[in-house]
Amino acid sequence: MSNRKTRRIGIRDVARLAGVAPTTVSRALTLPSIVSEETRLKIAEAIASTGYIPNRVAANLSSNQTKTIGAVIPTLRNSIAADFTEGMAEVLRRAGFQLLLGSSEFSPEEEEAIVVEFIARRVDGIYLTGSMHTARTRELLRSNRIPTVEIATLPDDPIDMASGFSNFEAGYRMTRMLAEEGYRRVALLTTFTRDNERQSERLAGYRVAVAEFGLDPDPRLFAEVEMSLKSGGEALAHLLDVRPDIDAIFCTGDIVAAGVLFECQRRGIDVPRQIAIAGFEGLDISENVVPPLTTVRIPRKQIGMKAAEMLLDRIAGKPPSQPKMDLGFEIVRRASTIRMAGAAEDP
Amino acid sequence: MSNRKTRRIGIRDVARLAGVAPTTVSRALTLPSIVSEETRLKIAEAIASTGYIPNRVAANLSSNQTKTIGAVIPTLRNSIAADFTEGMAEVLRRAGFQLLLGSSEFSPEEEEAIVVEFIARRVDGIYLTGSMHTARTRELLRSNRIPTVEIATLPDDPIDMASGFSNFEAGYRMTRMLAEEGYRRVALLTTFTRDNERQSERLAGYRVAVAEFGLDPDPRLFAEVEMSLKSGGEALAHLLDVRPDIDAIFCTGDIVAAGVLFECQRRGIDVPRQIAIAGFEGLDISENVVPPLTTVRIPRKQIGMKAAEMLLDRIAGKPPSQPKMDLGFEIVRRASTIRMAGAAEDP
DNA sequence: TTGTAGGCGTTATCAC
DNA sequence: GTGATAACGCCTACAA
Repeated sequence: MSNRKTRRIGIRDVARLAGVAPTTVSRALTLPSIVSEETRLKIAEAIASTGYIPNRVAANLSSNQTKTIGAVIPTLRNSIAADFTEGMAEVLRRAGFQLLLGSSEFSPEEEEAIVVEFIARRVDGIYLTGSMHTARTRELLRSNRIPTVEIATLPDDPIDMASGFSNFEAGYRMTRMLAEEGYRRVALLTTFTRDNERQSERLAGYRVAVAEFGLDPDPRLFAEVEMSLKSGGEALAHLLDVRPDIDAIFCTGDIVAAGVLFECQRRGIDVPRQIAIAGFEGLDISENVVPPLTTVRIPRKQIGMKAAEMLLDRIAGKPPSQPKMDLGFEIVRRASTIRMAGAAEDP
Repeated sequence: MSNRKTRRIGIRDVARLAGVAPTTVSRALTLPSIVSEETRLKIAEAIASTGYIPNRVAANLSSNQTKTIGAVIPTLRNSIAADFTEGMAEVLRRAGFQLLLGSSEFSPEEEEAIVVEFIARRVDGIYLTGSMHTARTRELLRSNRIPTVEIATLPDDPIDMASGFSNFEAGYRMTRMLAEEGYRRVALLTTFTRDNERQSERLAGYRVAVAEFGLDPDPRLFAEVEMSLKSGGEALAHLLDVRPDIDAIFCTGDIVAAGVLFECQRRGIDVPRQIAIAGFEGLDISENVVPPLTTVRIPRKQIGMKAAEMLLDRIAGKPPSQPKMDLGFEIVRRASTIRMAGAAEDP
């Protein structure tokens, strides 16, 4: 069996050296309190002198748990997934869990393949971004009773649990705020909405507000772009071609919003005087650019931490107090959308 | 012996259903070519009808390999680690490997703890950021003969392999370029250099160039800051307090450089006329801000991909052609450091 | 508090 | 091309 070259030190070697049974060594490692001071010491010594590192693969097989969470994220590039994951990893690490990471590149089929692989590796829990999954992914997770948390979203029918906020509400509220501020021709830039309910719900919220507050409903005011600075700039150029009279742009991603702002700087367009800009996510960049950008701040790290806690609780057998945790969001008004007092006096 | 509730479908169940031995099922799954068409079909059917998902934990134990790479990165926040990891993950996934992720928060001790955990989980290879590790980390990796790659750096004495570029050279070359452009009082902003040889080597390169080209050696021109937009702005404020006459700032991170630029915009300081700014990394932001930032472009994704390839080769038993892969870097000159033609004519 | 026995689900080995 | 058998290294149950 196996490519054994020089056999590694195993638990029985340590046991022999310490003059105890393997079981005792195992116990000294997992529940030190139930082992006598004396034997604990002998074992510690034996471990130190051999440099023994337990084989978790064997432990996992035997105990039927891996202390591992599998996380599927869309991408690490220009992505707030990094922040969610950071919060997640922090809580997990404290609990002695490890993180297995897979990126789906926004494809539910890729996601499914990763989930299958995670199940094969018997992860104790799974973390998915969003609520767009294949039917088989849902089926697999449910029938295998794998603790699962969906993040950045609050699905009507979660697979198991969710940690997020209402993307619809956030899209609606930001648009309403812009309407109340007096903007009438509010363009919307989302990233691709296909297979991405976070984006499409923000769009839905925008549309409801547009109708409700009598904003310009011209479909040319809406476009889908990549999540990048560059595509924000290009989108602005295009918008100005078809509707040079827009007075505000709402981007459902701060990176795109910043790209729009930079293009305005390049063209000498005054923000917010000529065009107001609003972003989404509450990234550092939104508050550091000039002028700072109005945005929707979402508690990214907390969402990740909460997701981890829910997973850990469920793994420990405690049902979550709420299967859907709404961590909320906050509209942050900054200079990029504030109507100047003197604006009306302009010629 | 496991919390068995309803026993999962196992390889023996599939075997029984297909009327073959477990061994044959295993073979059909790993080396289909050596199984007859006919039995392969029967097995496929049995798998489909049972929804069997192999238990990789058991497979790992038996075969003594996990098809897993453990990656230790400093942080996911404002970090190019995300780009390295992205390239890494792409290659790994194609080869059927999974990624176990741990963040050290820039602490070698944390890194060591994560490495121990990775070894316990019997990862097939390990990926470390940088070359600052504890003695025990090096010892552990070497004595256990674990394929290891250090990234973003080219250590004199790599643990095993490395994929990166010369940080010293890059720091030197950028400073030289600024000197040649005519700047004389060139400030340097690094992030914390303790336990971070990437940063300290860039600093060393800067110092050599400062001496060589007779730039102002005032130590007040150097500061260490956090990798954030905000701290870039704050650092500029401080620099202007102590040395209002600086004519260029070299930041060993584009995020910090952008933070400096935004602060200049806030203060009405003309870039590059009054102060030139150079960054490092070649992030998107460097080419999208106004004016675009001169920077050191490093092939982030390629470094990650190369690291994965080296690891995979070594795991397959092929020694690498070169243990240290230098992927190079490129000085990208942009408007933020270009001396205006008319500058000398100013009053 | 400690030890014994058996099994976790797969793959490697060696026959057939 | 296929099957029987023995590991892989640990943990759980139960006994002492």
